[in-house]
Amino acid sequence: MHPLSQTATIRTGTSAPPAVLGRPTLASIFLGRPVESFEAGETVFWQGEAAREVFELAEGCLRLCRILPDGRRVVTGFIYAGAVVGVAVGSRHDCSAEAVTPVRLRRIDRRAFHAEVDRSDELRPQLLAMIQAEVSAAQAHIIMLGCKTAEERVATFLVTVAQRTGADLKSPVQIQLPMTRRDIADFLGLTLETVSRIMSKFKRDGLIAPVVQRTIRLRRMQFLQELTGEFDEDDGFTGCPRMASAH
Amino acid sequence: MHPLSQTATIRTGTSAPPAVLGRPTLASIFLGRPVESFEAGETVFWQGEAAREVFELAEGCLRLCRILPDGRRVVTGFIYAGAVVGVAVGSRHDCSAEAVTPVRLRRIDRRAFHAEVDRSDELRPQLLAMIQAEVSAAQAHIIMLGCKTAEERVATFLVTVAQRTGADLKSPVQIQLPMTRRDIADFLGLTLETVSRIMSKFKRDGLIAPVVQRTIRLRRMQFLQELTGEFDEDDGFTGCPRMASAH
DNA sequence: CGCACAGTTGATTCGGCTCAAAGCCTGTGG
DNA sequence: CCACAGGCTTTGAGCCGAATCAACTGTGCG
Repeated sequence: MHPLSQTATIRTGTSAPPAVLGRPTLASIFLGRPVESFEAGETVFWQGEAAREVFELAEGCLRLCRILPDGRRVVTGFIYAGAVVGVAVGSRHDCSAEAVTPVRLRRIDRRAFHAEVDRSDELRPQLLAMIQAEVSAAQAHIIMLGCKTAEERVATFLVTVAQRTGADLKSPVQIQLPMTRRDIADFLGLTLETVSRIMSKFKRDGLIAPVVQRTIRLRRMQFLQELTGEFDEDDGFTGCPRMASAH
Repeated sequence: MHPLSQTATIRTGTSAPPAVLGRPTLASIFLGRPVESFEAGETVFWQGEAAREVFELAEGCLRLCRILPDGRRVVTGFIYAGAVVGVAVGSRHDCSAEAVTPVRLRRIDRRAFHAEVDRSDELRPQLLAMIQAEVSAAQAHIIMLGCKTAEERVATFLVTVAQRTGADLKSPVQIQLPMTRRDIADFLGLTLETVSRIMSKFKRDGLIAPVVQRTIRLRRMQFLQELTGEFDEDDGFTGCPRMASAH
């Protein structure tokens, strides 16, 4: 029902026999733990707080943000249903996690989580892979902030969200943007006005079309991907790991 | 002899009995492997190349950089002696590693490395801690690129390098900057001219003083830390994990 | 209805980029 | 030993992309 719950959400009643008999996943560690709900705007954990627990987002969308002493804010990432948060941090959270939409999640003690992972030959590589994906996303973010123009950043953001849906990126994709312009701006290192202006320009140019509030349709994916600045005519979108190879 | 080999460099002749009998570390996995040398400017591994091996930097300094199709460059990080590189990546390197100074390193097959770590109850948490530090550094980089001014970025860079030396940050610190202005600029998301101008300004203001070529002395650490934008008068430098706590 | 909040759009400003020209080391060869 | 070349750095002048400041338009919601 909620927006952005398109990815594989683990829906398991406490009574239903969990998938523990099948292949264990990181998410399965949270089975049996009570589900908590947060209203949009509520904070799940705070920057600077001791990182005693890890969380599994069952439904909704979180923003991870960090505030500088003088009030400047950076959104370091958006978290969607199915993801596990709070693993790759030290003893304290370096950012706050705030609910963008109504959120449902489970939590478990960090030590217990790590003990469980450490015990399983199947889970250990999964954890590593998860953290690698996190590093990879951070890297991509650094590239964006380090050298892309405002237009390229917005295009990159839209394409990234579209990729997350798993849809075929050749044809038009419909995406949800539950976060505000300010959230997007703080994620992209821009102002909300600049984000708004560029979205308007993309609409004028027929690249995107509003569907309903906070839902848009990406109409010309190919062109959008070229606008990200990472598109090479010969080899296509060279997102994170792939690269223009020597012919 | 080489600059920037201030951190604990693992110096072990192949004949000397390695520290394997003591507590194993990630670095000890590389003991016995042959040491390779690279000239300044040479590339250790390439962006897009299959990531088949991990590396332990014994001496010197590497820059990790990523090139966009149109030639823009981002330096995602500098690696110093003692560090292990190439672990937290997927199947392909998402950036190249180039020698800033003459470099000496050891390499080992990724699978072998991971097998070794996976086998040891002591090494597994060390690997996790290492990757967490990497995530933390990436986060700090994102903050910097996301909302800091040019002056704050340069100050942050200088303070970060100073922290790495492990010196007491109250008193003046002497640091090596083996990389070029362009490297620093590409790391900070600025142009080399801007970096140069700001360094000149810091010199004029008595914050830093040149010692010899590529070596400077940070004379007023407190003030430099305030310039980073992460300094809070009450609680001091709120670098990565710590945070202004509720009193 | 009226308030609060998100988003859009316009006018103006400014920080950092671009372009250009010297300075400065380091190495090299006569 | 000096002259010269090439790369790195510094400094200046002008410009531009995005920020800032400000007004206005939806869009829920009590």
